[in-house]
Amino acid sequence: MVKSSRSTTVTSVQTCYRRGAWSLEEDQKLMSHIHRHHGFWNWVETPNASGLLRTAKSCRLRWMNYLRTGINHGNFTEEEDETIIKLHQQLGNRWSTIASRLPGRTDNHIKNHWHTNLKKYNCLKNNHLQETETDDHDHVNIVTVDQKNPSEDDDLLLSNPQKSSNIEYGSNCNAVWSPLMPSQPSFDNCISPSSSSCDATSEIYNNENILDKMEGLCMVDDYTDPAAGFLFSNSQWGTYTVASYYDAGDDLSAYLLMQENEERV
DNA sequence: AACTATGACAACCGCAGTCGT
DNA sequence: GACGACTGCGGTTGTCATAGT
Repeated sequence: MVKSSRSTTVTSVQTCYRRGAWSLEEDQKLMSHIHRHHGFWNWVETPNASGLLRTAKSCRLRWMNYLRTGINHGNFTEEEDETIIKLHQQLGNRWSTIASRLPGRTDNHIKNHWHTNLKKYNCLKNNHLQETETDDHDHVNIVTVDQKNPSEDDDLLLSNPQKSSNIEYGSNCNAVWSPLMPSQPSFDNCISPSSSSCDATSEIYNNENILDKMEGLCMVDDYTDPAAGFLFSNSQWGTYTVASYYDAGDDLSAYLLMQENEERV
């Protein structure tokens, strides 16, 4: 009953209200109204009292997310990103609670930022952490080869390497960053087909110098969605060189040559 | 230059919780 | 306790800007 009553109230007069983006004039009306009342306001009365053709909810939302003093409209800093990720792991999608820990940021800003920037990064990071914690690499198929002491199997594969051209077009190795990676990966100097560009992808796979390009402190997962992208940054991660592939249907193993003085991934 | 895809963000909607009657 | 009004929250959609083709 509450719901129907409420929705009736809204819809019965909905056609009178303006929708969409707020104009500068509307912003000024709302701000001057709230300032006139020294910050004390009643959202139901606000539209009429301020001469706005907006719903009370719309006025409140505009004020809380945009016009309110102290709102930080700047880019999120790395520290803020880390805080959001950490709090999200603890609290889940409780955006208002997360926002209360980040002065100047609203729940809506954080929510948008999460969905557009942090979600994908966090998923990949979690996948890796899960694998690290369980030490279950069954599906990872990563093989590192100690050049000084290769096993018999290593010798066999390395003596019969499958070149990159054997990787079917559009397939991809999913690079998962190592624990040694900085908290926020730098995407500078990365080879990345994440734009879903066919050309970018094929450029990597068809490049004869692929072995030179595919360097990085990384793990190579099953090949997955090309959109996952390669995330190699030679300047920060580079320690491994892909020596060969073993491509068996859905299974893609990569042999990595371990350079001297480097720990295994 | 025109068109399309994608990302970023503002705004909307429905629901749940709270409070007063 | 039931009801209605209102507020706040989280999910979703719409819109605009920019990059890519």
